[in-house]
Amino acid sequence: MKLLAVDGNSILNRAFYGIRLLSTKDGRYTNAVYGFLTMLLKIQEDTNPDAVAVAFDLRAPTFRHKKYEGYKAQRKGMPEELAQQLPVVKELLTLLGYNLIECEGYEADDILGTLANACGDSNNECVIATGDRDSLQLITDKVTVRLAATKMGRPEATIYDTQKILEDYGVTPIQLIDIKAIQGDSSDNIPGVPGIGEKGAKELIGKFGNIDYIYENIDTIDVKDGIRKKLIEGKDSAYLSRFLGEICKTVPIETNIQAYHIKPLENDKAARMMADLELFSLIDKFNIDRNALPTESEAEETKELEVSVCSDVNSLISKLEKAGQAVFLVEYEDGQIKKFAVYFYNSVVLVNCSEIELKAFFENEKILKQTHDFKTLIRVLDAKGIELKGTDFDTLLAAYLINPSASDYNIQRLFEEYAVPAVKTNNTPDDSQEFAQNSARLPMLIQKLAAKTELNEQTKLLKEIELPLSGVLARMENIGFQVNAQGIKEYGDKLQESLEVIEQQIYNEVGYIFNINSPKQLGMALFEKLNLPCGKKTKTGYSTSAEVLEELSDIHPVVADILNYRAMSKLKSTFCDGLLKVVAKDGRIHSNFNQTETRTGRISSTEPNLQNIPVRTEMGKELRRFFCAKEGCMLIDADYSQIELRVLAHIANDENMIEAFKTNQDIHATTASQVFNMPPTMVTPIMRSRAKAVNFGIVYGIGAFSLAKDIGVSRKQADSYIKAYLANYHGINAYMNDIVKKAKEQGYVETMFGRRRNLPELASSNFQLRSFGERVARNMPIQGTAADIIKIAMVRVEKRLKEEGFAARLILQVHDELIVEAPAFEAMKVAMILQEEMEKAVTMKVPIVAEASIGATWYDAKS
DNA sequence: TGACTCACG
DNA sequence: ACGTACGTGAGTCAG
Repeated sequence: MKLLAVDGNSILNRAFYGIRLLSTKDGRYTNAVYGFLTMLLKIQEDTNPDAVAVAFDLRAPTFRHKKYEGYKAQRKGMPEELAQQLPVVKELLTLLGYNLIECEGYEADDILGTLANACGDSNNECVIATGDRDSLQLITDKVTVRLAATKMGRPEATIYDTQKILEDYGVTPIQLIDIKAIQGDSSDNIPGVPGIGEKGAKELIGKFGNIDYIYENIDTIDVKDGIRKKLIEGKDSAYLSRFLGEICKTVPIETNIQAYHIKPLENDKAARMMADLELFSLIDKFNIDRNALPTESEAEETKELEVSVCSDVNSLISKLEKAGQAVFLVEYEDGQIKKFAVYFYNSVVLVNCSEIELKAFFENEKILKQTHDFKTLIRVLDAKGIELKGTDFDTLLAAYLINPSASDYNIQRLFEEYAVPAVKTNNTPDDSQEFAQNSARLPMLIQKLAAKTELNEQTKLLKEIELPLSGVLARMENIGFQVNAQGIKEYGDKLQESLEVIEQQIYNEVGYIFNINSPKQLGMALFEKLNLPCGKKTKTGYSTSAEVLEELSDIHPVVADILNYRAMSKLKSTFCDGLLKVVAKDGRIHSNFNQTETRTGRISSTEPNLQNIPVRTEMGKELRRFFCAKEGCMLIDADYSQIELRVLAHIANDENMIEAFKTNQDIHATTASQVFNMPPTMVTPIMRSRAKAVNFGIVYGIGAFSLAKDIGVSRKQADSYIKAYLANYHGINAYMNDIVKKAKEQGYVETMFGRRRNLPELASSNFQLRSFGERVARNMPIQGTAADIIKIAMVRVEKRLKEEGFAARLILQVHDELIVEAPAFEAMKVAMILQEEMEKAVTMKVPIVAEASIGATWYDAKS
């Protein structure tokens, strides 16, 4: 016999926070209900239990049983949106035939503990499903824990047994209680032994087994004296913590597993309740007969879908070619296509072929292809020398253009967001059911997204910029950027040496040893031990940011050392160590360029981020010497000059600024002469740099306070600069007012090319939030248009290089900068092409200027 | 996991 | 009177 024991509160919690708020038409929240039941079903499918018990907390008004006053008292109550779903879940579970267990004064994990214990005694198996690691202590040979988590909005579970605990924690499950007794747990208000944390606790229990042994032999055990002292002082606390942390196994409940067999479901009631909650997909998932439902909801009934399997590519291709179109979905594993399904005439064809067999399909440009996420597919195909042709629609990119603020564009979420009804599949292989269903739902998602894209007038943006760009990015990722790993290693070692010296010096100057990387400990050292004046405070304590420290560098010599330490430690850990970790076997770094991440339309770079490699300090810039062209090649680096200000001049149609760019003036100097009202020849470097800060501020949506802080003048001064600026650039002044007004009217802002960002913040009654919305309204069209422009340039550069037969390849984009790797003999021509395509990417009221230079390393190629 | 800090445009 | 500039990603600490 196998019992599934579910921690109802914990799973409900996971479901609630893992799934975005859903509600019925009349506003009742259902996301936790939906999530809970789908998770439960999944768990049942995976574990196939004979009986199921679902436990819930039931806290008595007064603690009769549990432990000491104040225990868990600080734990926050659940939010209203979740609380109202709790009774609904309980009711539905009952209708579905599940056994609920609640016991006054006990929490769900105590009930689980009791059940698990009972299973062990009666030689039955028990699977615990929970999201709470506390239950791991219950694991035995008979008891496993299925720990639920939500990743990317989709449920994911880890199975823990004795072996897994040993691997993860290095102890037996029962010893977890003793680890916690020492470590404590702030969320449960368990104190532990003060001063000993996770690492120390694990080590102690791993070495000595339990706290009883430790305290019986406290004088003789082999530990550092500091630890021994902490242990002695924390003895009472440790034992109290162990008592608090140990799950109770004697809750007065039925312990005969037979009692928890699932009862027959109350079909009609369950059907009506789920229909009332508008959770129609659950009706089918739980095999509930819909006959009880009123006829109008029959429209919601899901249609059954034909699924077939095919391994004859040629016949498939000829069918698709006749159709002129293919809607398909791909799943990958280790950089290979694992599953491939095409939707065809109201049926799904699971195609059983390798990439190479499918080559003829992918390279057939007469078949217009529609899918979710071309970039990943292009990467896989490109690696095998296959060129994807006929790309027509990408739901990932379309969904991003419609709303770039979403946190993810997972296809399941899109189905929900765009109300694509679920489908049922017949005789589908088990492991492909969801995949087949997704493929079947894709056409309707495409249709809805295409209609919305058209309505938003974003079709050109999608098909002429984003879609071609996804190919460019895929190839950039595959090509990568060659690095001199040995060089980075040696540079890192040098940093390490200096770091150790300076570290000692800091300890000497402060007078004791502490962790310089800990802002908290550093704050103590500077502001309490050395009594330096603390400038700013953060929520959690003193601020130790560079900004604050720079103020103090004259007062105490240690401050300069700390700033130095910080700079070097950043270089060492983020850049040297970080980059070395991701150098591929081919000696190159293959960053990931995310096309659907930013709210302004920029691309982002991760694993590693190649868009924030140091350049502002000489020491940091050295790193760029290790980014190099491969043997026989050169790097060509081209960047736009003042692209955002040029875009601003154009969008705002500001005569003054347009004139300045047309006559190729130094824009910051010109601004200075206007703001300070004096001839250009009288502008000093300080005035120019202040004007430069004003120009930046304008682009960001400006505030006098921040400007003052940035350039170190009084707020009044800063305010007068802004006033003078706007008085001179009246086009910009008008734009800044108009765009906010327009944004409030239409609820969004957009770029020159129709990229849009919704701004619900503008309707907020919260001043802070609304002000933020206003700044974003001013900034996004500028930053976003600049992003559009370089994207256009990227597509054109790649196309041109290919058409003209160059071996040169784009390898990196850094917002206003493109880097190409090319055989040395191509370098001059490529530099010309880069500059030309970047400058010609768009025609505006001001010239767009780009400058290219050539070098063997990134350092050298940067003009 | 969130807060802090800091690298870039 | 509010709180104090736009957009990112990564490493580290600590609860």
